Amino acid sequence: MKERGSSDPKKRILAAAISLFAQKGFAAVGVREIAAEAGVNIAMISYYFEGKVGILKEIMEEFFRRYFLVFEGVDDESKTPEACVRGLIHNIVNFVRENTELTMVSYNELPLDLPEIAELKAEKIADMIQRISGLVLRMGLDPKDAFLIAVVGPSLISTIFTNFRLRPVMKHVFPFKFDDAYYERYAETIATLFLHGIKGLAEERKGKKRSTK
Amino acid sequence: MKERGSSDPKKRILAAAISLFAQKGFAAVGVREIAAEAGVNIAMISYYFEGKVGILKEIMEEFFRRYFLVFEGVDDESKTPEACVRGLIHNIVNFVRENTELTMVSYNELPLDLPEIAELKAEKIADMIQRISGLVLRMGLDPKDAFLIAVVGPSLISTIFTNFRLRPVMKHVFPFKFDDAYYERYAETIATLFLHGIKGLAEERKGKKRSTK
DNA sequence: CTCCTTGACAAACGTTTGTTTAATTTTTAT
DNA sequence: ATAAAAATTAAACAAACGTTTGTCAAGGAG
Repeated sequence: MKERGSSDPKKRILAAAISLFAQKGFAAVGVREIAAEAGVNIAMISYYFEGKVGILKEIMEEFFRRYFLVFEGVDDESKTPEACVRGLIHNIVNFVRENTELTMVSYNELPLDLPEIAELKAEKIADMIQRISGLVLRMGLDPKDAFLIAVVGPSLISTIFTNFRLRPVMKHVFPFKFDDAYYERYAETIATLFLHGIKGLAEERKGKKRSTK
Repeated sequence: MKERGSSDPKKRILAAAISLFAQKGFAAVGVREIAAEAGVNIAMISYYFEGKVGILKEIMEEFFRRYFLVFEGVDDESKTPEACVRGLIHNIVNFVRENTELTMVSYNELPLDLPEIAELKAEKIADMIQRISGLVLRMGLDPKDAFLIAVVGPSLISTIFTNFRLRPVMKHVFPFKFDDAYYERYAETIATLFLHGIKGLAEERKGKKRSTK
């Protein structure tokens, strides 16, 4: 059908699957549809990926591989923690912007309990939390306080991801132009939102500690 | 199979479908599975709902019907806007807690572009934004500033909903007991997070306005 | 040349999909 | 009591599902 760019059939299947899964969801897409979109014979899917879920598995692995790079060296101690958080948020927004479909597939199918990927997910997420614990400490929160980490972290991530996830719906509600300026302002806005929010939580924590002494 | 509580077959189908859709997603659940779970003949689904998507449609309508009640009288001018926001957040958390599966189905299938429900969603969301615009104004933001509304609102909602949505994954990462105390602390925490965040955005806005004068 | 692996294909596999049909029971109204 | 309406059933429908089969062409190694 579309005959996606690369001549490597495996890459073409992957690209087609990412696009279709992002649009309709994993379960709603058939292997025939993927094969047609990739301009490839159906049998090639089982040949290269050992079945349909094999594609999803590779997609999620690729997602985490790229996603982890965003957190690389994010806790730069030569900068203020506020600047680090702002930089991190910009990086995440840009990452999702440049890998929208890949991110949407991975994020949408996260809750899906395919035993073949269930283990992968928890491991990767735990890993990710570890990476930002240093920055969390410098922001005035206790990195040992799993509760706050479990609230603020997913809140930030879900905020950004959902902004892309609900794009089709939001386009009918808000008349924005989603250009460079939009994403710049968007990143700045949620950075302000969360920086002030985290500061508020840190202050509350200090207040509690003092009062229990 | 399970023969859900009610004797009304339509209600039993609805209950079974909500449970199954919440677990596996709309596309991954077959009508036979729903019928079996509801203890009902397959043909009853087309008879009562005119097909599988008819069930989803009724589910989403029921969700919005209940969800709107949460925003009823939320902008109580006898209370401070901060107290209103805190109350609203508590109400939303409690609502999702008491309607978890219904909410998860509606939220998960939101991006899905079934033309039969596409119109419904945008309308309902626009309606919802209208309802909180008064409160937004009292919090120091400009309700005409669609951008901030479009950022803060969905951020708060996605934060809460995602907390429930990723529960299966998070259970493998964080060892919490999700009891009354957890939800109480959770609501208080994100209330603090967003109240300070919104205050930060409001201050920034004031600063900008002053500087452009 | 022969041998063997790899890549690609059409075709068919047995299941399962959502929906419909026609017959039958149950309920309601007259 | 009888007729009409509503509820429920088993069975069948074509279509689509994910996977596998057997075959054939191409290419490198010995």
